[in-house]
Amino acid sequence: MSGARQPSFRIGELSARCGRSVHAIRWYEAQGLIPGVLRDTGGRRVYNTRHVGWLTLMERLRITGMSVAQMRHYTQLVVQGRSTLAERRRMLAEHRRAVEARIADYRRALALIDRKIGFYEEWIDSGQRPDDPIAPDKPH
Amino acid sequence: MSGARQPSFRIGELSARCGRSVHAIRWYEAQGLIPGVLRDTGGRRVYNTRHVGWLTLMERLRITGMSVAQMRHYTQLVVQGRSTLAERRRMLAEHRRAVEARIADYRRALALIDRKIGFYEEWIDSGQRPDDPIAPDKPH
DNA sequence: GCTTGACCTCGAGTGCGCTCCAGCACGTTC
DNA sequence: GAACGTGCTGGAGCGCACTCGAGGTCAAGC
Repeated sequence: MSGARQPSFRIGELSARCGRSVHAIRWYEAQGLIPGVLRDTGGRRVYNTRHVGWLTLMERLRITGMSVAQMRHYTQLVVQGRSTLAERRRMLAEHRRAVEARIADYRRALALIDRKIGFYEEWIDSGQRPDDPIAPDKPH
Repeated sequence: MSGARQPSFRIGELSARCGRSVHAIRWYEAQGLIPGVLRDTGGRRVYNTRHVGWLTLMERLRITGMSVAQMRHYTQLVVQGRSTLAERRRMLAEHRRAVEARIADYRRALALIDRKIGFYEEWIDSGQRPDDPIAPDKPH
């Protein structure tokens, strides 16, 4: 390890620091999403600040919709070392594209929702039902 | 109903027109997400173009993360008629805010992912492992 | 040396949103 | 009148990502 001694802590502290439950952290490890977790003499998991950063990355990938299977694959690449650098970059770039595409979908959906909101606004203001903004009310 | 006779069709056609499985459409109806579906003499569901529009709206709400329970609530408001116009507008506006917030989360996550991609790029180009962009590689 | 609290493993349970299947009915075509 | 395509109902099953609980271990403090 490099130079200065890293402060280490156990799972309760990691849980507090990154806002995930201890159950979730252990489950992530069991899924192969947290490599290199050492144990103390009592068999308890020991972490340091690098793990906080790693879990932060995992969380960002998760909330942007990467599946656990893909995250596992990415983690395996990391474990394999430098030979997988290009593949890791490719994976993240690909994921980035997928997220941008989803945002674009959201924007399209919002456009429709906005038209519907405008439709309600006009109806409320005028007291007269306006023309349908593509998606009609009450489909009978 | 209003003026001109609407062309009507059955569930297979609706499925083809809006790209959902017949199973999914029946399930949506059972969940209270498609009000006012009439039957022909043989007991088969009959739809018209208004249903296509309605399902389009439902799909947009779904893909932007509205839960089925919320969609059911919204549908009930629509069925109740004009007295719920303001509440419907409120629901959609609230949902809109939630979607915008999620997009903002995505953008924050993408910022981290971009730093990580840049990190890999630099590492690949220079052959030297650069400083960590917050989330470190290999947490051992 | 006993209590306390944090941690351990293993496995079952949960909520969501479908998806699929069995078994049956209808109605058009040959 | 038999076959075929399309539709019906009710209910079981599924994939995902956790979440929780039972039952036990360990070590620090009193």
